[in-house]
Amino acid sequence: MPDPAKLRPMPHGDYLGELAWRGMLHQATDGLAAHLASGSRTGYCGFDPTADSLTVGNLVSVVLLARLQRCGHTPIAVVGGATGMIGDPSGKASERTLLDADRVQHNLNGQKAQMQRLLDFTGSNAARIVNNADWLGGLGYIDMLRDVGKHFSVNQMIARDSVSSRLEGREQGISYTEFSYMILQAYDFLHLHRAAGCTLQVGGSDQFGNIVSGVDLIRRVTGAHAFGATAPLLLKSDGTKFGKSESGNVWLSAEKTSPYRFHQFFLNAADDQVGQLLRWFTFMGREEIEALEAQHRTAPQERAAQRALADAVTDMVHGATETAHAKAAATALFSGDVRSLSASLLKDVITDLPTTEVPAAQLAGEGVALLDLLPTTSLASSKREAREFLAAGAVSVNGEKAAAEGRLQTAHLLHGEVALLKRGKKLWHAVRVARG
RNA sequence: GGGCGGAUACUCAAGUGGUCAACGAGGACAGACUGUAAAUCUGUUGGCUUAGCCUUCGGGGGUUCGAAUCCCUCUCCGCCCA
Repeated sequence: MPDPAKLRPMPHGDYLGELAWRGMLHQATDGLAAHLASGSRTGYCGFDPTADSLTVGNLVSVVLLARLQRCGHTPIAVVGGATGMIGDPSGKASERTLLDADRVQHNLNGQKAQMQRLLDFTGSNAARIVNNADWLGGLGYIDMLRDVGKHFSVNQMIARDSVSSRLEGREQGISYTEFSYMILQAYDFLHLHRAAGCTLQVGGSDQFGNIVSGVDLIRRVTGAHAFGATAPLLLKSDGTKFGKSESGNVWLSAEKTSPYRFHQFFLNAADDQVGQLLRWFTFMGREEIEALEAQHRTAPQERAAQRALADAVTDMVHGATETAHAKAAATALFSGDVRSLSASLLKDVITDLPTTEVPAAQLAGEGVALLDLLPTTSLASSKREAREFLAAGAVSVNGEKAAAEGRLQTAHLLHGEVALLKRGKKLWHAVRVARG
């Protein structure tokens, strides 16, 4: 549940100023600062329903809306139920596969639940989540061409980076469908402007073109001024995309990425990036963040900044209970002796770890060879790989390095129930005795 | 439509009849060091019942004791001529 104290609006706070000091402001259209200062406004951001969960990359957009709300404005999250069936060509090298309606609805529900943790849906500037299929779905093609299409110049459209890059490469082309995407997104903005008085669209810097299209469309159709602002692209220190870990995307859904791994992801933030991540993903104030950075400079090995970051973000996404679990698990797995864990703590730890069940009979007597056991866990994908890890001394049982010919036996079970296997430095897997 | 060149493992890229599961680089994984870091050094990187065996060099067919390497054909890509 969202902590009400955290979400309390700060009436007419300086949104752009807030984004600027946090390094989250890339571009803003002219006049936006004055527009926001002169009243409580409504702004939106779009989300693609490509999966039933958001990722830490999408989290940036949610945070943009959350900050808007805390400055006293009203956020709208637009889930692209209709546009998601088309696919945004921005930043995509090739045509995207289309999603069917059921899939989109399912994904939309999943994302909505996650946004509800970060946005306040009560009060005078309550957040809203809407699906653009609700208005785009019923739109006739002829009506669209007549009312909207005539305001778009194809000359300008093909000059767009997202389009021209696809026109140049002969093999990758762009379909008419994808080409139309920017019109639909611009229409979203127009619709929200008319239906909800929305005057602002925010997003990642790759969306600036689409945002400006909407601003133009609103001006041409209604004569009114609308605005846009974008955040820079978030990259890792090495210049690659942020939000991927070795095991793939980092999701907000506990089923896809356990709270423990989510917490670990932020705990492992690079030294030179942790300050930026604190600014982007937490609601800590400037002094607090600068104090953490100072502390981190003095004693980087303490990783106080990483800890604060991981705790704050995990708390924001998964709640206090899950955060406590993740921290307890991390402490136990990395700085404690797992053999001395209490039964209840052990139970907490393994809820967040991949787990395999093994019949008690297999562990009795001689037990089972690790070489045979590992391929059945998440730690090795084949017996050959297991052999390699064992030979390299990469595997340990309950924190103790295992021999190449090691076996797992009943005696290894902690509290008669679970053994904790580890491959490498931080990949854990629990083996539990199957009951009955 | 005609001519030429190309397609090799996660990526780039060697290899032009046997010593090739295939040089090298990057990436990834592991070990040492460390802060659950970075940098560095070392090792591994098709699969398996691992002193061995099996399946890979765009697809299919052929030559040969033996093919990623030679021939035919198909597909796709690039360049040139119409």
